[in-house]
Formats: sequence, C-alpha cells, structure tokens
Amino acid sequence: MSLRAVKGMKDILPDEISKWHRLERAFRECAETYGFREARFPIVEPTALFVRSIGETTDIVEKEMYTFTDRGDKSLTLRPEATASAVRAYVQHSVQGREPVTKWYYVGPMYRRERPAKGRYRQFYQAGIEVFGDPGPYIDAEVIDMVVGFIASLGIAEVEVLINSIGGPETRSKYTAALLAYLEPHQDGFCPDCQRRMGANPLRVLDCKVPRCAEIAANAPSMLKHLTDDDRAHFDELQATLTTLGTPYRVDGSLVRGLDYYTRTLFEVLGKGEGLGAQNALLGGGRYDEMVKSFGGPDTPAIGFAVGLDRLLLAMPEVESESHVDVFVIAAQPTVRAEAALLGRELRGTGLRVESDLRGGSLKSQLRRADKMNTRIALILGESEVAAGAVQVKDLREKTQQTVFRKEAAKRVHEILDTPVG
RNA sequence: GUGGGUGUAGCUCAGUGGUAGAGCACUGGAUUGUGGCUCCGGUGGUCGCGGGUUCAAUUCCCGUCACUCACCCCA
Repeated sequence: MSLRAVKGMKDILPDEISKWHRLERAFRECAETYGFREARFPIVEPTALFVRSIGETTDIVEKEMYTFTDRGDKSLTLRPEATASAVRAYVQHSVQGREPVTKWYYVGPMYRRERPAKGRYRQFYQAGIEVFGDPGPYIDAEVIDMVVGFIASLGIAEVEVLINSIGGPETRSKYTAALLAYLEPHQDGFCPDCQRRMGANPLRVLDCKVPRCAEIAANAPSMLKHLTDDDRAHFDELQATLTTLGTPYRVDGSLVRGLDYYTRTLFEVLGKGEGLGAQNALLGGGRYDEMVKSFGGPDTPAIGFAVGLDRLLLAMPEVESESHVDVFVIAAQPTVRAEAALLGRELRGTGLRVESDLRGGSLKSQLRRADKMNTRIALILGESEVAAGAVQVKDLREKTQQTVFRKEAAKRVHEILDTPVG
C-alpha cells in the first residue's frame, strides 16, 4: 500500500469513535456547567502569531511547526496549540467591549512535527478553555478544580496536580537576573541546548532533563522565594482557595512550561495509570496576563489550559459499547426487499435506528448479522407477512417472537425498548 | 534529532534453507423461513520492499521503508 496516512496522523474508525464521543461530550458538558461557551478558530494561522506568542526559542517554534508558504507568499502554520488563536480572536473582535469576563472553550486537532510515540501524535486533539478579564486568583483555583473534576468524571482516578508560580514581569526580570548570576559560573557544564537557553530563556534551563544540568538546576535559587509581594499574595490565595475547594495539589517550584507566554500561575496534571507510556502529562495550563496587550488589545489578564484528548483516551477505563442499531429489518425472501426497505423507513420516522441487509441473503445469515451487531430486535417480513399486512417482531435478547399488524410494529418495538415514540 | 524492538491472512500470532499454518473474523452447510453454542466445509498471503550468499531464501546477511517503544519535548 503506497498511499498511507501521514506519519504520526491516525484514522479514527467507527469502532473507536464512541469513546471519543463520550470524551468530547463529557468535556462540553463540564465546560458549559461552568459557563463556558464554545468558540472555533481556524486550523491555519499566520506563522507570526505563534512565533510571537509561544516564543522564538521554544522547541515548538524552532523545530515542530508545520509551516508553509501559500500561493500568495504568506507564511502560514498549522496551529500547534489554540491559545494564541483565542487571544487573536479576542483582540480582533474587540470582545472586551461586550462583556467584562469572557469564558471560551474549544475542541480540535493541533499539529506538531515531533517523533511519534505512545500518546504523542503529529495530529493530536486538544480540548481547552480560556478565561479573559479575571485577574484571579480565585478563578485560577476554580479552573483547576473544574478540570480535575472533569478528569475524575471520566473514571481516571490516579492523577497528580502540580502548581507553581513564575510571577509577573517584575518578578521575572528580578529572578532571571538572580538565576543568571547563579548559572554563569556553571555554564561550561551545561548541555548545548542549555548553553543556548541561557541567552534566550534561562528559565528553561531549570526544566532540562540532562543529568548534569538537572543537578546544577536543583541548587538554583528558588523562583518562589523571588516572587514580588503581589505575586506571592496571588499564589498564596490560590493555594488557600484550592484547599477550600478540596482539590489536592502539590507545589513544584521547578514546573516550567515550554511556551514563553505564561505569567504567575502554572499548573499541570499528571496521569499515573497504566497505558499512558511516557507521555503522562494529561493537561497543562496557566495564566498569560501579558498576551492580550502584546497583541494590541487592552491590558487584559487571562488564564487557560489544554487537555490532551489522545492521552485521556488512553487513561480512560474501557466501557462496554452499546449497539448502534435498535432494529434489524429482515426480508425473509428476496422478493420482499422493497417492502422491507419501506418498513425500515417507517420505523426510522419514529426515531428508531434501523439497519437491514438488502443483498438478498438467507434469513439465517440476516439474523446472524443482527446478532453480531448486538441488536435487540429483529423484524421479519416475508411473503406471507406482506400478504397478511403483518410482521414478526423478534426480541433477540428474550428469545420471544410475536406476530403484529404492520402498523403496530413501531409501537411494539418502542414498548420493548422502552423508548418514547418519536 | 538519537537509541532499541517488530514487520508472515482483515486482526492476534506460530513456523521452516526445499515458495506456509493456527485462533479469531468473514462465508456456506448441518436446520424449505429463525441468531447466539456445537460440528463440518470454504474464501483469503508476490511471508514489508530491494539487493547479496545459495542448486534453492519467508527463513541467513546487508540495505531500505514502515510501525512501535524509549530518550527528548509536550497535551
């Protein structure tokens, strides 16, 4: 087979789709319970949108984006995440003029050209929320509490919530200076990446997994000790609120995200169950109070997160899937296939999901198909039934069968299924 | 980008230097128009691709591609 799906991009076939539906429905319901409304953004955006928001020196921008030039010589990029688009849309449509606080959610595919692994694909799916106009910290806690509740509602029990604060611009510049002062004497011991990061974004050195770098980073001055009074108060109040809400969390002073736009609150949820492989970060998020302003909008605080749906799916427990068909209509002889099609249409009109096999096979094979589909009811229509204006209603689970008038068939089926006649 | 593992039927996998097998799935029958269980039969494979060694390669060797896991990165 020479034509295959692009590396790292997968087809989702019907056998898997019910799990996706369940996951997406649960997310929408949860978000809407908290007053969020769905927004949809383009998958393709100007490249500059991501370069400016995510950061020029991040891995995403440096080596993972699907960037191409369109026929008008514009540089476009398949979105690697959705927050930048949300901010762009918020500013572009002057949403701040309509309401003081804006709560949006989104669901959709994102694109990053990484080496595929379990739970990491080049086209992957994220669901996320963004809140504009509330400086926190109470909304921060509520958002974290909401997403933890969402994950729990999926039956994913073992998770760990990490939080941190990297402060605002003032904290950041003071801390960066202190960090550089500490790091510079060790510079020669760093991996090449970190040597580069020191100039571009020293915070990310703290996040390096190379043993030697991690060792040096472990003794670096603590960011949390450098928070300004305001940043400190914000972080303390966040923790107090989480405690009030009963959301378990752990402060991890080394938690740093791979996107440059974050300020103050940062959080991440790790899954611990089997099946996730090494990609155990289920969700990540934080506050980005400077981004709206930097895109030319009003000075607007914001917070959001994105959950990786592919990973949630891996962590979700299996549930038995129900049949996608209520009734299987069977033509006992090939001569009554047109009548069977008509009967099927009558039933669908009452809201039933109806399948049939109109190829003209044996009654036995059609019943076998009904059974394979785990269908509750089979309606059997043969020449004698058509002549009598009747139909056989067979309950495949209870193994009972009765003859009813054809015009009573739909009603009888709904009685057995205990569903309202639509 | 770096390393490891695996490529044989639609799926999960066995196997052999003499061009292939099981289970499941699909399908027909046992039961003129009645499913699930059982029994019997059938369809289905250039053994990933290219090259080398050999009388002979699905098997051994090399290369390549794909998939996968890990590092890394992150959701």
